[in-house]
Amino acid sequence: MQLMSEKSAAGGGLRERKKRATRAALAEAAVRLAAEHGAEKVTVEAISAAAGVSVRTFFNYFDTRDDAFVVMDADAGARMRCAVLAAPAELAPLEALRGALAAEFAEAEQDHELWRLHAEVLHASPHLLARGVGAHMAAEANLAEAIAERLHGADDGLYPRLLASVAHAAVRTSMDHWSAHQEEVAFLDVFHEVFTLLAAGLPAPPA
Amino acid sequence: MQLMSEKSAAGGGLRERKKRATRAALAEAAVRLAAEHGAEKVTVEAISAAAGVSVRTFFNYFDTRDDAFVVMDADAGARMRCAVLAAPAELAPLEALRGALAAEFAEAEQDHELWRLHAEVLHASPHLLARGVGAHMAAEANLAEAIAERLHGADDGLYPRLLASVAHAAVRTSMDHWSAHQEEVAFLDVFHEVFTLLAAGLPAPPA
DNA sequence: GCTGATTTTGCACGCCGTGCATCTTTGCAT
DNA sequence: ATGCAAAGATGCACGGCGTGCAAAATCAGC
Repeated sequence: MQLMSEKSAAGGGLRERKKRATRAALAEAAVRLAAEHGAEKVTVEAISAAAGVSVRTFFNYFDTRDDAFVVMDADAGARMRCAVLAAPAELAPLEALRGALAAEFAEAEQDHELWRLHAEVLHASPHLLARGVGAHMAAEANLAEAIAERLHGADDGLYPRLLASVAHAAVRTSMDHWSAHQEEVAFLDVFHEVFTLLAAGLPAPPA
Repeated sequence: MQLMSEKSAAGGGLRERKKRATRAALAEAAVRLAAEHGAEKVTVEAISAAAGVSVRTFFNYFDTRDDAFVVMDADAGARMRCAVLAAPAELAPLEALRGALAAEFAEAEQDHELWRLHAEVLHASPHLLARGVGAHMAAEANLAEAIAERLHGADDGLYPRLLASVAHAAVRTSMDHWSAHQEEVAFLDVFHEVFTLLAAGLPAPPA
């Protein structure tokens, strides 16, 4: 249990803290091992050993081996939801989303090293990028709901869902592009460029 | 080898035809079994048996069990590529894509029953929707390349990739929405509505 | 410390996916 | 037709994934 980044620290009793610590340790071990040996070569056994728990315990925390590479903390969805609802009502939905996501990533980028490793791992195995989309499907649904609520839900659900899924695709593309050009550009710059393109209706680029 | 829809029929020698037949039989068996018992409960063994081949052979055709639920014929990517390149140069890239995809789906919809079952299966296990994105990641790359070529590739690759990934997200959302409202709307209508929203920059919906 | 609840762990089991050796089928030339 | 070489299909063995179950360890409140 040596690995562990003390973020989102104190809350509740010992039990709660230990659970979060273990989860974080597993996720971190997974990413570090993947960055070193390649995600495909990392077994659940290795991850569990590095985090100091049994293999069986790993599966108490993650449904799938791949999930360990992909996780961002569980309540990110809730935060996004609040941020979207709190945004000024006159803002276009897409802009509200852009703001919420930007805030989220700005915070995530605090933990530079892990975030960078994470991006590298995802870039190295595109397979996990897709997995990421799957893992965030629930988040997509939440977002869609929040967006629908913003519009006092007169909609049949197509628009909110489209917005949420396109946003995820945009984020995915941003991360992939950025992790391939980490030295040259900042992630948030790529992110904003992408959302600007979206808002403009994806016109042919000027150059 | 009783199951088999004679689409994309005659081409090349016996070898080629048999291979395509086996592949089609496996894919069709997979979808039918999934529609009946739920995708998660369908084993590779069952699929192979239904298609009349050995389990080992299944894995000669698909890398993954899930791939069998998701596949569309392999050269769809090539067709898309051609269609995108053949589109009039003055068309916006997004519109070129819309046209190519629409043509592709119009053809796929020929085989009504399978297409419907397919959509149902994907809708029932969102997990596979994501998998679909993964499976078409290569297609995404191809599309991106084709798009880049259309723009005589002065771009660093961000725009084409964004366009391709957003298009896939849009298609995914369209299919999901449509399969939940199959009786009320036509797939192509949903599809075009979605692309119209995209082209307009995802503004808040009128209603 | 004792008790009840939660968590961790070991164990057994079945399915997934792959490498390898073998056998069958196909394509082709004679 | 017949034989030969290439390609595909199959069986087998093996390791990793993921789950249900029951026993052991840990935590919370008294």
